[in-house]
Amino acid sequence: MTDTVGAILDAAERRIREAGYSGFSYREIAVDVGVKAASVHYHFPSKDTLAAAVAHRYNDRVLEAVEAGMASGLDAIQAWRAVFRDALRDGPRMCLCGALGAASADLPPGVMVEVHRFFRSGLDSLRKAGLSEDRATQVMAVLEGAILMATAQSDPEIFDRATAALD
Amino acid sequence: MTDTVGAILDAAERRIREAGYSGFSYREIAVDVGVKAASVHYHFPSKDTLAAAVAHRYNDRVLEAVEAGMASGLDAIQAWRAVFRDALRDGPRMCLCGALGAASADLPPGVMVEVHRFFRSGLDSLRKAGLSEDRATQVMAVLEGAILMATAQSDPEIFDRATAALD
DNA sequence: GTCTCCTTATCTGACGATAGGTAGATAACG
DNA sequence: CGTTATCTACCTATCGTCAGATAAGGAGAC
Repeated sequence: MTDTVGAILDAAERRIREAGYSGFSYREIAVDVGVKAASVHYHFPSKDTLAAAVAHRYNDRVLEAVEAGMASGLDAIQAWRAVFRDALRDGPRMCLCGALGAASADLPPGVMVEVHRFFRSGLDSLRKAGLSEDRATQVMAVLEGAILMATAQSDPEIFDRATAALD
Repeated sequence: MTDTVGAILDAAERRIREAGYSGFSYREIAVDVGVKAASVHYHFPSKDTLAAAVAHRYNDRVLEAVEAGMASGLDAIQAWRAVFRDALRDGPRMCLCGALGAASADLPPGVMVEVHRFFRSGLDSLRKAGLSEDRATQVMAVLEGAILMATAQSDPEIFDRATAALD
């Protein structure tokens, strides 16, 4: 993976988490990275392939971070909570798949696939840790809603209050 | 309020709940309503005034519905849950202010004000019913996350599972 | 060594489509 | 006559996308 490719993915991820799928453009990404828009198209031919690549990398990274948390002693709920909380460290930004899924009507199919994969594997991870399906769904909903409210109001403490009872 | 104005607000609300602020356009609204885009501009001069009007009406209507639910015997949590659940009756669509807040970086200030008002008055409503601040925030987060997940996966039962433990 | 050939990564410059928004005319109505 | 509501026609900006040029560098052939 070239430097440029990684920088494009980073910039796109940040923009999507702040403004959703239709809230970012090739030209913005190009400015962020310091190349021209055509160069972004060279690496990612279309907007949906770029967004799908961003979501794919995001899904893998989140799952890895959760497993790392559990390997270091946290239970599954604490590990998921920590990963979501860390995402708020560098500014008020949504969960990527939450930001995409909230505007699902204008998502291309290839992006939707990755969004579904995120939620499916998230619930699987919690169920594998012993939670019931209802409880796993509730935990994931609290986390998504908490990061949404914290983002919308630019106040990370809202996340802490919403998830305090998860411990 | 003219028929046209109401129809514009209805169409805009539906589109925003499906695709967010940057996922709807004057031309789409005009087609939905059956007028020309310039006529929509006559009633709502700019996109942010239209979106702010939609959000304002939404906020008032949701609060009214919650109070009606409480007047007919539901406790505050049950009333809020019922209002969110009803919003999923006619298709997989987000909470309007959830859809707007999830992409808050490209929201004009006037729209952001209404989003903030929604969450503030929602938490107030729950706190006035006796919930602690933490608990009120948690309940609202579950509801927002539940409707987000149900929308993203086009499955209203996800909402039911996520909120089953609220009863 | 160096001369060709292909690939990689970037650029310039444009395409058609669509965005939000405006000006000015028209028709209906009190 | 003035107000209200709608229209047609247009503006400028930006969108995603593409074609074609350019420069750098490695791979083989001589």
